[in-house]
Amino acid sequence: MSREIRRTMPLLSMSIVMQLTELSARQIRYYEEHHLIEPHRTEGNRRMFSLNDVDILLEIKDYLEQGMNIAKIKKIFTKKQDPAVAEETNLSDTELRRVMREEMRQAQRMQKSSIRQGDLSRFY
DNA sequence: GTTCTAACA
DNA sequence: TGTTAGCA
Repeated sequence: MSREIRRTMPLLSMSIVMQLTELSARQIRYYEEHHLIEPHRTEGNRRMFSLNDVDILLEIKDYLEQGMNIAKIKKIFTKKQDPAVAEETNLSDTELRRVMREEMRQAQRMQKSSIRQGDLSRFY
C-alpha cells in the first residue's frame, strides 16, 4: 500500500477525531468549511477523516494556541500547497523553518494591530 | 446514540 | 464558538 493511500484513506469517525485532536465537532466542521481539511463522506453523509486530516487539525490547533485566527492559518496552509512556494522551501529544511518562522511573526504582528481583525481578514 | 445542517443568543 | 432544533 502506498504512503499516499495510507495517509489519505478515510477511516476515522468524528468522535475519534474529536478525542485525537481535542477540538470540538463545531470547530472541526468549521475548518472544513474553510477548506483546511477535506474529509470523505459516507453514504449517510457522515464525515470520514484520514490520518492526514488529523495531522492538519493538530497543526491548526498548535497555531490556534499561539493566538492565530483562521484567516492567518488558512493563509499559511494555502502557501504551503502553492507549487511556487513549495519549490522555494524545498531548498532545505532550514530554509523551510525560516519561512515558517517569518509567517508566524507576521501573523503575530497582525494579531496586535490596532486595526480590527474583522476588517483585515478579508485580505487574507 | 451519533452525526449532520442551519441558525441564533 | 457553544448550543440547540429537527433529521437521517
